[in-house]
Amino acid sequence: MLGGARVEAVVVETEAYRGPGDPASHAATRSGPTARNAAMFGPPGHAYVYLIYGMHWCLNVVTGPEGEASAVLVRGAEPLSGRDVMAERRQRRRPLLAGPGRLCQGLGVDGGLYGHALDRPPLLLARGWEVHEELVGVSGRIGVVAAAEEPLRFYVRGSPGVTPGTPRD
DNA sequence: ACTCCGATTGTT
DNA sequence: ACAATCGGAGTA
Repeated sequence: MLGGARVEAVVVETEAYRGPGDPASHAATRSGPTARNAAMFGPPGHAYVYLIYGMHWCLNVVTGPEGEASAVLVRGAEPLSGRDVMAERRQRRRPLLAGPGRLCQGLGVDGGLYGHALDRPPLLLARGWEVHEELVGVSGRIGVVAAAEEPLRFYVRGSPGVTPGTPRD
């Protein structure tokens, strides 16, 4: 019942992960595809979901052509509808969708969506709207050790949907 | 078989 | 500042 509730949100923070050449990517390996990162090597538009720290799910969108293993981590969003459902899933904690783990919890995303095609229910990804360039913040990726300085994180400046602690600049 | 630790979050 | 919590990846 709660799992079938329809909720909507607008993505306001992402991080790019490139193929095997990116040392911070889960696809950066000497032995090729594994059971965990297999979805990254698949066709674009599908979900790559993984469990971090044994407790939080993270949602990625596979972006590159098949075999390239590039993906985008969805790090934050602003609720558009169904805030009550999100709040229930989040056990009344805030923020609701700011941060990759919180976003998955609020949207009900888990390992069951591994490899899911994002052009159909139960999880749909659609084009949003233009964001003026001056409102787009760029920074290094959060929580990664390798290539931490690479400007591969993008977010909407001042949005409540971005990871807490992000500078307003 | 065994060890280490992470694309995080919440509490002290 | 620190604990929670566990499967994947690397080593043997």
